Amino acid sequence: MNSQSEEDYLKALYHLQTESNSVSTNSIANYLKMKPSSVTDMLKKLAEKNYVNYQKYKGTSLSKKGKLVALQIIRKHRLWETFLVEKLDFGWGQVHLIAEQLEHIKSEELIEKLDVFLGNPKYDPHGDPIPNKKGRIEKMNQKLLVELHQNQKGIITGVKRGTASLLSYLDKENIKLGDSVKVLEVIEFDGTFIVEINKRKLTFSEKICQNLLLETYD
Amino acid sequence: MNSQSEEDYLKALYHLQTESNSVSTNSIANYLKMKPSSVTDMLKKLAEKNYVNYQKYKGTSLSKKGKLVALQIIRKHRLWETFLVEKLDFGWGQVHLIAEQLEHIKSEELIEKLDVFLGNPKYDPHGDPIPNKKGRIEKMNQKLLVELHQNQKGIITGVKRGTASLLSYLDKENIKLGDSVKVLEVIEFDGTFIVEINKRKLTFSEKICQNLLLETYD
DNA sequence: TGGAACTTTTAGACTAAACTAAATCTCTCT
DNA sequence: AGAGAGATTTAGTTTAGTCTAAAAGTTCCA
Repeated sequence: MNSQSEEDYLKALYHLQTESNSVSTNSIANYLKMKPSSVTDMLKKLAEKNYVNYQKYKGTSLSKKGKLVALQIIRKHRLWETFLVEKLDFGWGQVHLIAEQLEHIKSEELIEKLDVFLGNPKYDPHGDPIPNKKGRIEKMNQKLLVELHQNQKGIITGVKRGTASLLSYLDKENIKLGDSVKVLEVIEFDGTFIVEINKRKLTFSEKICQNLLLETYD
Repeated sequence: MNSQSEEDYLKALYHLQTESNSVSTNSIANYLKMKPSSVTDMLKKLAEKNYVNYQKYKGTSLSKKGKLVALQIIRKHRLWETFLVEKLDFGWGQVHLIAEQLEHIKSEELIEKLDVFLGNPKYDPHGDPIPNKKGRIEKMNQKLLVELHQNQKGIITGVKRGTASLLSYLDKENIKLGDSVKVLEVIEFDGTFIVEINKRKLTFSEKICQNLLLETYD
């Protein structure tokens, strides 16, 4: 079992590591708002447990094992965020801090049942993909609604960052993540889209279309 | 903000304290599976913060302030337990340990929204009352179904401890906490009850009646 | 009423995870 | 090449919460 702190470091590593190159001690310290010396200590400990490849002065990268743990925490984080937004009606600014706490709750079964309860969502409300139990992230094919053309279909996966009010608008219209959308018509003049969702015909302004994320199947 | 450990001690105090008499250091140690010396240390700290009345060698009791904090943790615990059983379909043995973790999540708003989401339940699935936001516990008038007589009514609040399978039976029959029950008839011969729930007529064996908790209004 | 048995507290030590300050390493630029 | 800047590590300290061992207090009964 890993401590909360260890989990935070692994998650930070995951978010900071682009492709296969390694991450500097300073950048981790900066990301986690800690002193570099504290980071060094923890990296040694994580290296000891084979979660990271750490070489003095040379940077750090996640091992396979560490990456899997990181992905499982991210899975929990995103499932809880989905729960908070979808079921408890939270806005966005708020969910991150709470999910940051919830992601450390220890129980395999809890997270599997939560997943089922939420309908096995593939994306969280920000449109970020939710890794599966084994840490696999499905290759996603996400587009903004504005990028679709007539007769294309997609599934609503989220909205762009910082557009909380769009989410509440959707909520008011009874539109949820996972709903199917078909583009019936695009009005060239003002960029308005006429779409069909749940057998209802709806009109979306250009601005909405620029912020609504869909998963498309080509 | 209180630490997880502080919260555990306050909760223990609440559970151990019968009426107004004080609790011994040893009994707390025993309850929390810790050494008495550790308990003494923490009690001093809690006394410093005015959560408890502590006198060397004389026992400890919760202050008004400490009791309120304890009740708020118990509120969280019971709401989460309700969530786990009602929404995530957990059995009983499992929920306590998970709720023990969830009860320490810090967010007023989370717990209020959870309360709303669950329909402001007054009892958790064990039939224990859920304190309100201000720490008030409604005086309860709980009885077992077997104690009711013809034409009496009640609201299902839970089942007795250790009868998880009854909960799943109720679930299968589509009966939920909060449903109204009216006793239509009691068969003297075998103690069977004929009741009405949700406009449906149902027959409950004596054993069921001995384990089903109701809130009655006389 | 005095001492054995039990309870409780004190004193001192340990661990995890943070910190500060100082030492060491690496990199780059002239 | 080497000197300075910046990154990183080391060494030593701190805090919360636990522990063990020993000292001190309380209770109760012969």
